[in-house]
Amino acid sequence: MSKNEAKNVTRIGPRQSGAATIVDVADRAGVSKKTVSRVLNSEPNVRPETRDKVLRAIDELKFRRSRLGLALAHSRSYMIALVYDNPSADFLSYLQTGIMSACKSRGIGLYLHQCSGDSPTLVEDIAQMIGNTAVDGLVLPSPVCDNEPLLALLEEDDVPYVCINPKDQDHGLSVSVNHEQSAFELTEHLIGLGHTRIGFIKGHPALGSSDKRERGFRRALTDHGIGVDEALLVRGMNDFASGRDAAATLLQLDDRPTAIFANNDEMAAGVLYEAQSHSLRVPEDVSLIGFDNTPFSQHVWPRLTTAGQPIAEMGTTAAAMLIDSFNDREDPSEEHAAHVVMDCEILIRESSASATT
Amino acid sequence: MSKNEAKNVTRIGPRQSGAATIVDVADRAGVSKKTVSRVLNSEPNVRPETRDKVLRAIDELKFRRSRLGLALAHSRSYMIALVYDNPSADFLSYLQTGIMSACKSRGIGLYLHQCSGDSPTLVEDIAQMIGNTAVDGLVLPSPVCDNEPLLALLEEDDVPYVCINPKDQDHGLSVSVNHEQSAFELTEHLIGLGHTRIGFIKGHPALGSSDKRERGFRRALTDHGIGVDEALLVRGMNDFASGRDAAATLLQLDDRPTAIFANNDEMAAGVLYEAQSHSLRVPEDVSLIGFDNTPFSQHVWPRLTTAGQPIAEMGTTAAAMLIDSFNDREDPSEEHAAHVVMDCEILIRESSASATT
DNA sequence: CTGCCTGTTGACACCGGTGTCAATCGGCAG
DNA sequence: CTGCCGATTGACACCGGTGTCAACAGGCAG
Repeated sequence: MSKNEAKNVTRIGPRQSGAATIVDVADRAGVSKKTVSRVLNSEPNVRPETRDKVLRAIDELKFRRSRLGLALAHSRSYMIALVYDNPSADFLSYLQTGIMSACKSRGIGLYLHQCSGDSPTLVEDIAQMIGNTAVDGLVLPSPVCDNEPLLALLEEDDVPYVCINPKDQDHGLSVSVNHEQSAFELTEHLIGLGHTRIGFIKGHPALGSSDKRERGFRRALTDHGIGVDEALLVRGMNDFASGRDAAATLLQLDDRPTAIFANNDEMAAGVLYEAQSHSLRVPEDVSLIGFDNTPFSQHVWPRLTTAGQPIAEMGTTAAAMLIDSFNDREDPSEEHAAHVVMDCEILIRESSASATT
Repeated sequence: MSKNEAKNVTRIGPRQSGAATIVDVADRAGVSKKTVSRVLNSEPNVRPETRDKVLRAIDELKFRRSRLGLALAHSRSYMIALVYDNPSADFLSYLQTGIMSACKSRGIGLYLHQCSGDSPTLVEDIAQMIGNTAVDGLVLPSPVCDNEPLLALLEEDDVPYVCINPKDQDHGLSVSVNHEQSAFELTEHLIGLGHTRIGFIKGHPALGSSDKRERGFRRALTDHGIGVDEALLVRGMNDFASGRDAAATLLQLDDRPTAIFANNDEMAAGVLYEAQSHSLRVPEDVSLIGFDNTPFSQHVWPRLTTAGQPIAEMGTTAAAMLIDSFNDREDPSEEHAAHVVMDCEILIRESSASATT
């Protein structure tokens, strides 16, 4: 015992500055570092009496295990990174909240990395980030998760990751929303109101959700025996300006559509703006629906009919899947579902009404 | 030399899995760890020839310095934390972008911590986070930066931090915007349009910006010899619903105000909604101005007159001040400005027009 | 030729934890 | 009484870097 004390006491007192370390606790309790470590990790085969001594010392010194030492010892950082590229502010904000909720309950930290999809060094930057921080895994919201070279790198280096709304569920883990089905239902809603000439503003081509929503739109028309008039499908870029442009195109057609389905709420906002500035009333003259349930869609008059993704829940699920996946590597008891698909909430509001024709 | 090789070669080859370490580089270059470290840190007194050998080895092995070892050696994590509590999604998103830009150029990482202001364990949670992660500093957007117990803890433990839009500039570093002046100018704009009965929807009492904006509003009226009618000042909570409620109160007054100044755009959105659903036209019947220049304010018709904070720039400046402050501790050559105040951009748009009375 | 100084380099300890293995102790069967 | 076994505990190396100090070389003044 005295030998041990002499060994461990490399400093006098509970350290001049900063927090107490495991050595301080060991000294205080009169045991070795390793025994403290055993108590910290709830390992078996520690005499209750010893455990109590250690716990008391931990309490007295207000000791807190440093993640740095832990990380170094395990070559794990106990952090995951959220790597994003220009999502909408609302999406990002809710997603972060969801991810952090899963992280918090698992003692994992969240690291942030923003990238720009058009940067030629995107993959290299991320590789560098991973090397630097030793993050344990990545959360990749669309469209980052559709970057093939990046995924190839991650597979090669065996870095766990989870995709959110990927184009295809070919890789690793993923959490998505049923874009096609929701678009189908929104379209059916319009059809049910008597609309047959429905304009559609396509989404940004880089996003997997765009194609899926369009597919749902087309399928609803076809299923109800309504021919798809390609002149009513216009390209948009998911932003306000392109929504306005697309609306301008659609609204000046001789045979104007009686309803417009915009691929997202921001473009729907553009449509609404364009309509109102040309004295067209929504929904009396044109019904309008969006997608995403952004705050905007609830704050304008008329409020937008739209579909909302359970963004926070998706974040929580994704982070939980990711963290559990590498925690279970040591204990490969059960495989988790690799691909989760959630439903959107369809929100019928004032911007869609019966066709007046 | 051979002695050194025998010493450093504890593993055979460039390591079975994972990235190369400093030892691998040392072996490859036939030098000691320390010499590699010297090259990595651009220390003087390394022979050019040796430096080249090391650089070549680094290149060949694709070596990247791990932040973990670095962190442990220095008891610094080379990360800063963004600690936030319920800011608006837009504010958060822009702020993050700004912060990351400053971080990236300084080789610092960004860690995320969300807290809820009403949690009794808020301070303890943050203390724990700091202990765990050893973050080098904190960015505290309002209202977290007005939490006195938290600031006391940080001062005591000597944790660097920077406040964004704090109530008072009493502590540490801060970056703010000139709320009072901007509110003053917006109010003057209304007065210039002939408005004298101007409703004001106060902001959330927990936010420092609320009081300041109200002060600017009052000062503008007083300066122009217009008495402040307290009946026209209504409490709001910075959200859509409270904006609607406040508007309902103001618009049903016998002597209705001809203009309304909402403390932020989201409440202005509520006012607009309430007005439109009562067939009141903006700006013909009521002029309306907000504050924040959210996307909403540009996407509705009429677009909102408002003031925009340079959020990303504030984030960049704040993070830069913070990082430079603890980097300069070793080299205390110059003190940085402790408190930076920026100007808002006043944006006159269609929601404000001449008083028709 | 000697002594000193400077430039260059490496051995070693350290940061704060964990994993490995051996030592010690007590109880119990032979 | 001896030997074995499991429970408990500690010494030590290790993770990937950096700081300290000493060793060693070569150049130059005395």
